[in-house]
Amino acid sequence: MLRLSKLADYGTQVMTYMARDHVIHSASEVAADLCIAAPTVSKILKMLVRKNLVTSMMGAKGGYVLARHPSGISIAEIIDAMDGPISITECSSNTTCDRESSCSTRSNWQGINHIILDALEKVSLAEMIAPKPQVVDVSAIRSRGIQT
Amino acid sequence: MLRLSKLADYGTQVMTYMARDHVIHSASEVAADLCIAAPTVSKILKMLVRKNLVTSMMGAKGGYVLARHPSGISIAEIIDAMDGPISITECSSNTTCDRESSCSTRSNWQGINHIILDALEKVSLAEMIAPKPQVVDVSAIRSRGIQT
DNA sequence: CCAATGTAGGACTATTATAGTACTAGTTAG
DNA sequence: CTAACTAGTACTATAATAGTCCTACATTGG
Repeated sequence: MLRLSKLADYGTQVMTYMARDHVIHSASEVAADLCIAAPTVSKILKMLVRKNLVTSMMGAKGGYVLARHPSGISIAEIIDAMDGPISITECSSNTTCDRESSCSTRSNWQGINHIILDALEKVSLAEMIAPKPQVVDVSAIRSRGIQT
Repeated sequence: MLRLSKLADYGTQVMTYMARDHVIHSASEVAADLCIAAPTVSKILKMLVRKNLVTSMMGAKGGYVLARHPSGISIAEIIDAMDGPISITECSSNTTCDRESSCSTRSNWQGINHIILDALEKVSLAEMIAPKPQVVDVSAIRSRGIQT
């Protein structure tokens, strides 16, 4: 469905939550405020740490903080942290049947994929918190179009 | 993973296959040429018929033909036919927990979703068949950017 | 130094979505 | 009338994903 995984959705929620104030938050605190199961939040935060989007403080009074400023973190990074590299098609070259059919379309898919990735990279966390966002100027893109 | 479903992938393959020549094709013929299981192709074609992307001819010597010119069919339509409406997030309003967290980000998601949908709508089947595609001018979009 | 609190990391399970299959009915050409 | 094909629906199996649990480790505070 060209849909984001739930984990990625949660991930952005967690990140936007943390972007609001640069205070340290425990996993359970985030879970309670966001109404997501605590272990799940914990898991998500661990994944985010691994990708250096969030820094962790161990021990009592420990918790998580955003590793960078919200303006320096893109949605694409978050999704990537949760779901791995963003790619619409598999194109895993297990083409047992290398007829002319599929391969000619692959490059087009890649182009489309690129656009999407580009859009995701341009949106930062900081823009995500903004209540009424200027964030995406769709019409500008639309007017230019894709076909030549 | 923000990935296209396999069915949608097959769907575009089938459509591009049919876009090559405006001849009538039986489901089994398409299946054989594309190396996709015959019943699956059959299923896909039926879905495409339902969305008026393909016309079917019943009876002996029957088969399927593209309903419109390839230039008038967008990738978005095909994906929509296979997977239903394209939407990144669920946002299905089952927000048992309507904290300030999630809802402020929804509008941004919708913006992003719009860009993706737009990109998909701009690519036609005709462009998909073109061997070395001019199809997407990514750089043009990139130079304009998304943030204000 | 010890206990409490919280993260790190992995393995595991259950649920859901999806792909793919099979079968029956209906339609048209010859 | 019969053969060849699509229409439609219901079913099954597989894989991806969400979510849980458990053990080990680090830090703060008494």
